Amino acid sequence: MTKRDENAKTTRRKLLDAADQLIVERGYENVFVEDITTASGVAKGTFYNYFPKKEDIIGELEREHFSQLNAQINEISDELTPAANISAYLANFMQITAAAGVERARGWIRFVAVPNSPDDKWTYDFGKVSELLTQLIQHGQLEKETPVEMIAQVLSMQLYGVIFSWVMNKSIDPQKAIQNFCATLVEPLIQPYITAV
Amino acid sequence: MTKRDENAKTTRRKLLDAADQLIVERGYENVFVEDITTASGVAKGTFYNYFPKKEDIIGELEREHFSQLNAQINEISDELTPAANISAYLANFMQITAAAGVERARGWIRFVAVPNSPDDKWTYDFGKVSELLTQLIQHGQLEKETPVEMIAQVLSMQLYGVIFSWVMNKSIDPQKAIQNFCATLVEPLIQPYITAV
Amino acid sequence: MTKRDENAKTTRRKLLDAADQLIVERGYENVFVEDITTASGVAKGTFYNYFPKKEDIIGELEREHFSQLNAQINEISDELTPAANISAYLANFMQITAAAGVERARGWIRFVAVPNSPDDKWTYDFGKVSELLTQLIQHGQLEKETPVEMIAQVLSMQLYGVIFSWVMNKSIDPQKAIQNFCATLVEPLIQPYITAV
Amino acid sequence: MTKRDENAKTTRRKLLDAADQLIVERGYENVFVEDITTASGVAKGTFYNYFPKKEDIIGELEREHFSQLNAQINEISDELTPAANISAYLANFMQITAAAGVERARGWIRFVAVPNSPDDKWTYDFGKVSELLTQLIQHGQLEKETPVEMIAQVLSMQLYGVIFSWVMNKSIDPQKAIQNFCATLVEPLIQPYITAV
DNA sequence: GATGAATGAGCGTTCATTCAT
DNA sequence: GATGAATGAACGCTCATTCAT
Repeated sequence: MTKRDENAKTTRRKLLDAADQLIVERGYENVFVEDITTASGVAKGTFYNYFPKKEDIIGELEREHFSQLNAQINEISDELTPAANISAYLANFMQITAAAGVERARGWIRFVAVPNSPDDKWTYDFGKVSELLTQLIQHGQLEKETPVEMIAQVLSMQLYGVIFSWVMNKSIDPQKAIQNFCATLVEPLIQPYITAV
Repeated sequence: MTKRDENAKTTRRKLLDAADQLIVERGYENVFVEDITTASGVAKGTFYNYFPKKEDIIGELEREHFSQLNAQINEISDELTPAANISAYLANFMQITAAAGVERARGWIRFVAVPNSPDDKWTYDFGKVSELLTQLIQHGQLEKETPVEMIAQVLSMQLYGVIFSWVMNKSIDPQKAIQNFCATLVEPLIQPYITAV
Repeated sequence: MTKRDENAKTTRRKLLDAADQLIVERGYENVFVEDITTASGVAKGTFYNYFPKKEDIIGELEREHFSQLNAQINEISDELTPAANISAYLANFMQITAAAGVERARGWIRFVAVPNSPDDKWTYDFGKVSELLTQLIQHGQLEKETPVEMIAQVLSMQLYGVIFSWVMNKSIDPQKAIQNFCATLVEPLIQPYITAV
Repeated sequence: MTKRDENAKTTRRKLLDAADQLIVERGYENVFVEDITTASGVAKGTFYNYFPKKEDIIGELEREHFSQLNAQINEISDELTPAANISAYLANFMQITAAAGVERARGWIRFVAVPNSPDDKWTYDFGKVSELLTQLIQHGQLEKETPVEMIAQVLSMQLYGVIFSWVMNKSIDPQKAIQNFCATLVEPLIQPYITAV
């Protein structure tokens, strides 16, 4: 990589980091392009060399953040019960989300809750949970007849419900909330489909 | 009520209705004060005779809308099981929400997901569900030791999760989703606290 | 007219006058909305109460200017020869144009020479000349078989050619140029169609 | 010519051709330096190795284009009448102009109709016509007393008037218009100065 | 000479809010 | 109370030009 490319990459990173930071602090609509460039130490116009529209940086930021969730491998452990595997996944998901901070969550929500939202995060997260369940079936922990879609929907909705509630009311602890859900309802939810040993 | 008061009330109503309509059509940020007054057939300045700030009309609209939910009396039926009572409440809540349309739901979400959201809808809805559970206890359907808060939280979060998922993905049917949840998880959730008959 | 209407009219006039003045001085693209409002002593936003887009004021200015030409009644004099009548019209047209100044002419040209020019000044001016010729026919000065369109075209084109040449080369005197044309070519142009006395 | 010189020449040509093409398509103000370089397959900065200012490429383009008109040798034919010689010149001029297309003509006009237009096309074209007339005098077709300047002015203005009218109203056929002028007015214009044979 | 990232002055436009009528 | 003209802070975005690589 040439020096030039490095510089460009650095500039891009600076913009992304500054935007991320500012959005967490103030919320997307209260961060202006000039704020971002000033914080990045570059000229206003430079922003547009990397992001054609202001909102494009949000998309990228979102993508970056989700990439952490993407990286979360569905490590199925045969040592654990299926309920424990699912709970581990949900807890991990929420741990990453909580670590990002409530402002970022708020940003996601507002970003997603626009007409014609550019990305379908729902589809993505729902797909990941479905995949987890499918793997549990492959591992022989759940029956083949398991209604994957129905269960994945309930789980995904609870995840979103927790996050959304947290955004509305900061005093909620999203990790505790999901633990609570796991402790009481994951087992009953999949109970009928657990393979007999 | 004098003629003047009546006129004023009418104007206020017209503004509210127009705003409601427009927001459903275009989403809150794409509706401007002038749009509302034009649609209402009044002058721009008139708006400010009724609502000091633009966002105030949103608050009022939200309040009006929720008043329908407010009106929903927790009619506990002793004929029904506690799970059926809860399910009836959730189904009713979602029925009213679905009837309002996905755009209105989107509006609420975006309205709520701002820093320092003016109203704590979460607290309100959570309180209503808690109240329902309390009544079930009073009716002797649930044990006095029932962890009201924990259960109310799970239920509320699921409600919000369904709504949020619906906003993200219109093809989801929120009423079916909540029915699904009711059918599988309400019973297990309260099972330990159902009073022996 | 209420005081309010008067004020509004005054504001509109101020904007138009300031724009007109500035455009003559600097040319359209070098005049910015803020220049116009500053010169008018009003706020920047006020401009947009009257002209949705910056370019709209140009259209209006153009229209105002042309209205002078519009007002020019084709006063046919039976005392004059048809050639003299035509020459009088052309001279009058050019006199008004010259009085407006070369910068304004330049502005018209640039305004008109855009893709999809909003107004068809050509059609208008050509129509006026055609009308003049038609009246000469009605007054019995020209034969009924006079090829009105052809002659009107030649005359209109010469008018435009003079103006355009003037814009390109300020040292040209448009009035002399049109007089020159009149003196040499109007007579031959219509000669074949002059009614025998 | 070294390889390097050749490459440079090629690059220059590519820039000129791309600019020419784009300007015809969109009009000068809607073509940006980056469009030109992209279309040429070179880097943005390369443009400035060849043209210090954006407008310089226009000047060059115009010059190139006019060079076709320049090349048009005033081939006086002794076999033709002076009116026919002049008409041939005008028709040829307009043929070349029409072939270039109305968008290019529009571009010239807008380019020329700026304050301090860089080139004096008028002077040039006027000079060419004057030269033609002078040659007719030298060939003995016109009297020595012929008012060259006056006639050249009328002819040039008609040429420009036709072009400008065409730009304003695409449905005009510039070649027919000039033919029309030639058929009716060239003869009368020079009649007094034709040498007796 | 070629490259393309960086620059930043500049401009049009928006829209909630005010206030004289 | 109704009106709607006036306000002006804000902001997104453009694009010719520069210059380090």
